[in-house]
Amino acid sequence: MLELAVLGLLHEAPMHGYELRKQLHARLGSLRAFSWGSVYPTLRRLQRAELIAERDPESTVRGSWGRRGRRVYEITAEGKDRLDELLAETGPQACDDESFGVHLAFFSRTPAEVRMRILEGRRRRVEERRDGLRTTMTRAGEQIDRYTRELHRIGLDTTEREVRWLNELIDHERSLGQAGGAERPVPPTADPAVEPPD
Amino acid sequence: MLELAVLGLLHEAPMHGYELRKQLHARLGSLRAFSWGSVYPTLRRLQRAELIAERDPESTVRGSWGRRGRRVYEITAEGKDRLDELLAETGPQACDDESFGVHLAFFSRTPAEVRMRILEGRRRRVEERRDGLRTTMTRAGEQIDRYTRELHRIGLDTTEREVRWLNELIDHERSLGQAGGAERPVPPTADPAVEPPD
DNA sequence: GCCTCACCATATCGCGCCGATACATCGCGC
DNA sequence: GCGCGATGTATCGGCGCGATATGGTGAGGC
Repeated sequence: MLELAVLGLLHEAPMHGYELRKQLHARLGSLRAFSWGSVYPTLRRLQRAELIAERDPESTVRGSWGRRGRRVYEITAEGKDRLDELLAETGPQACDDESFGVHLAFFSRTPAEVRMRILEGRRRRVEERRDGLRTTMTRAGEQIDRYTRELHRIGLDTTEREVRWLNELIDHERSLGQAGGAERPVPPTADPAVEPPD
Repeated sequence: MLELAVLGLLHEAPMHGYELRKQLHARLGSLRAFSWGSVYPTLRRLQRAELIAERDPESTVRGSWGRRGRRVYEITAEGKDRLDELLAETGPQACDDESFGVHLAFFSRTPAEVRMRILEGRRRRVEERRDGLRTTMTRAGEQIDRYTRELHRIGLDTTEREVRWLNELIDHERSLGQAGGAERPVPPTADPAVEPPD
């Protein structure tokens, strides 16, 4: 997951670890708050795999800043390939709670058909959970602990809401597919400066 | 986390691993779906720590059932102490997404003041997230990706709902504290037969 | 009678991620 | 000139996940 997130962010601009995590928080809105213990090892892992590379330290630091390390990373060609690969994932691993948010956060770089499949996969997943919750609530509805029932109640409510939300997103996707040439990445309401192509 | 869950369930009745996980699912409603790769190692860990003990296998199996192992565990005296300790946790570790559900699922065994503090801690946590979401949405509201904004929108909605829900629970707790003698564990609506003993 | 399939039941392994922790350095107030 | 908080990088132990292996059991198809 962090692999996708890091690659996605570095594809937009080179960064050092600290900045990267801040951007991550801004994107994911603390729905998914990666910790230091995750990002730095991931950075090293990706670097060893040569999906990202450390920029020449001499060109980056300096100024009045003697700082310590401040290692700035940028994505490599292989990294971009890998990113495309990860973005194209539509399997169950793209639909679970943790991953889905990250995928969505990079949807503007995701091909339209893939977006559709991820959205539908997610919906299916959430519907399953919803149905499971419904049956357990009606079946044993009267026999269980009040707090457990409350837990199920809010869980059911949340899943129902998420299904509706997903339906809206899917409808919107579909209307785009029909109206436009199925080629545009989606109107981002306004995004003048998200992607300076370097 | 699993430690609390396992100890809590075994406190109600002795069980083997498979049954234990099923009960876990029934309680947590797949909000928190522990896998085999978690429960068996946890069982071994707890056994080594002598918080749970394996029942004499000869007394448990048999019948017409030659079955395989079917190792049945039960909680020990130390395990009960540990359970009380875990139940009494009110720190931040009781408030994060994963833990909170588990704590709530065992609320009927939790002392009233502790329940209150966990509920309030959770509310505080969720409020922080909500406020963070609000500021990022209003501040940079127009500059970000449509999908990211959708992500933030539903996140905000969910957190607002959860705060309201928590307020209801807290009010209910408070009314119990005033009305009753602050001593009753909470009316469980009905729970006569949760445990058919094999 | 035999095969397959789903369910019951236990167990292991690698790995991603977290939380705690430890460092150094910069800029700020006092 | 001194502590303090923010910036910045890094490691370590450990929990839980997903994949995977291994079998016993009963039901249903052919």
